[in-house]
Amino acid sequence: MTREDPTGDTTRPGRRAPLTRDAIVAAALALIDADGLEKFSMRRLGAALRVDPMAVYRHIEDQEALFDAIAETIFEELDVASLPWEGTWREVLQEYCRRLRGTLLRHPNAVIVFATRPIRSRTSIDTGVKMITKLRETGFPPGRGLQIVRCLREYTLGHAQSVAVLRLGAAARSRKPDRGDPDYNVLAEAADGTEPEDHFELGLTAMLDGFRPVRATGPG
Amino acid sequence: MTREDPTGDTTRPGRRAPLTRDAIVAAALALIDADGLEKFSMRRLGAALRVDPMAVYRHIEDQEALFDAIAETIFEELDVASLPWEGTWREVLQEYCRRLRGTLLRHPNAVIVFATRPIRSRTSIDTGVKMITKLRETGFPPGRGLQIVRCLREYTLGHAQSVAVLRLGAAARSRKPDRGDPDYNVLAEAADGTEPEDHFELGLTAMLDGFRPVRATGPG
DNA sequence: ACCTGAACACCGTTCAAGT
DNA sequence: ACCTGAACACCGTTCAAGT
Repeated sequence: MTREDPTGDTTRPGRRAPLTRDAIVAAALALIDADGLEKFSMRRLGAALRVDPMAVYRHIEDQEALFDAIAETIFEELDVASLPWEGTWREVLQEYCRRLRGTLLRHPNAVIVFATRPIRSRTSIDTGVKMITKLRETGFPPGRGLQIVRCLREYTLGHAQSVAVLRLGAAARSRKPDRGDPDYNVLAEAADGTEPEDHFELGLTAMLDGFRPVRATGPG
Repeated sequence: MTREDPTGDTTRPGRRAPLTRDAIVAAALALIDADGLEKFSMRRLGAALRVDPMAVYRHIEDQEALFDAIAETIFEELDVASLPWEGTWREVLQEYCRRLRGTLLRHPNAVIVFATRPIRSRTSIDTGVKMITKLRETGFPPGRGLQIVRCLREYTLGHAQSVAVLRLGAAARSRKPDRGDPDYNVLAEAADGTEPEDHFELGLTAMLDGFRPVRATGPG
C-alpha cells in the first residue's frame, strides 16, 4: 500500500501540475497571443499543457465555453474596481475606454474572441450598473445612460479591432500597398505622421463631448 | 427583354451555370448569411454550387482570398457613388455610416469577415480620398480628416458587430439571462423600451458634433 | 481549359477503457 | 476521480488524373 499525497502536490520533476480551469484558460490565451487564433486548436492546447488533448474537456464544456472564459479573463484584466468611481461619469467612462483599448491591444489576436460574445459575468454586470447609476446622478435617465455606455464600448471595440487588424496585417501581409497608385499617395500623405492609433483620443473626446443630459420635455 | 440573358441564366435541368469568381463569392456570402460562419466550409460551398469541392480553387486562391472578396462585395453593396457628395462633409459621413450599418446588419454572420480585413479595393480607396478632400475643404487638414473617417468607421463597425452578436445570440443562445438576479433587473429596467440598436444615431450625432475644424495654432 | 477525387495533414468531440 | 487514446465525422489544400 502506497501512501498517496492528498494535497495533490504533484509538481515533482516528471510530474505535471494538476489541470485546473484557470490554468487551461490562461494557457489558451497565451497560445492565442503567441501564435494567433487561426493556429489555435484544442489539440494544440492539450500539447501546450503536456496533457492528452481530451483532458481539458474534463474541466471545460467545449471550445465555445473556453472562448467565453477567455473573454471574461480579458475583462478581469481591466480591473474595473480601480476605476475612478469617485470622479465624474466622464472620468469613469474615459478611463474605462482607455483601459479597454489598452487591454485589447495587449491581446490583438484575441480581440475577436472578446468582441464576438456578450459578457455576463458578475463583474461585468456590476460595472454596467455602476456606470448607469453614475450617469443618472448627473441627469441622464437610465435608458440614456445605457445607450451612452454602449456607444462608447462599441467605438472602443471597433477601434481595437481595426488597430489589431492593421498591426497584424502589417506584420504578416505580403501584398504591400501599391506605391505607384497616385491615390494611394494621397492617403499616405494624409496618414503622414499619423499612426493609425492616434485618433482614438480624438474620437473618444468627440463622443464624450457630444453627450449632454436630456431635458425633461414631457412625462416619462 | 434582351436577346442574351445578362444574368448568365443557364439553369436548364442537368446543366450547371459555368463557375465564375463572382458566382462563387455570391454563393459563399449567401451560405454564410443562411447558416452562419461556423458552418461555412469550402466543401459545403462546393456542394451548394453543385460542383466538386475543389473546383472553386480554380477561380480563387484559397479561403482567405474568398473572404477578402466577400468583404469587397459587402463594401460594394454600400453604393458609395450615390452618397450625397454635393452636400457637407457631415452629410456624406453620416449617410456613409448609416449605410455601412444597414449593409452589415443585413449580413450579421459576415460582419466579422468584413471587420477583420482591411479593404484596399479601388472603390474603397477612392471613397477615402473623396472624404478627406471634402473635409479639407471645410478646414480639416488631411491628417485630421483621415482620423475623423477612421473614428466614424470604427464606431460603426463596433456597433454593427455588437448588434450582430446580440441578435444572433438572442436567437441561438439557450442560457438566458438570470431574471432572479436583482442587478439584471436594473439593467433590464434601463434597457426597457430601448432596443439595443436605437443608440446608433445618438453616438453618431455625438461624434459628428464633437469634430470641429482645427485652428491654425502655428506653422504647418 | 476546366473539373474531379484520392490523399494528406489536420480539426472538435464522444466514449469506452484504463489508472 | 481523473486522464487516455481510438474512433467518428468533419476540415483546407495539393496534385495527379480525367474530360
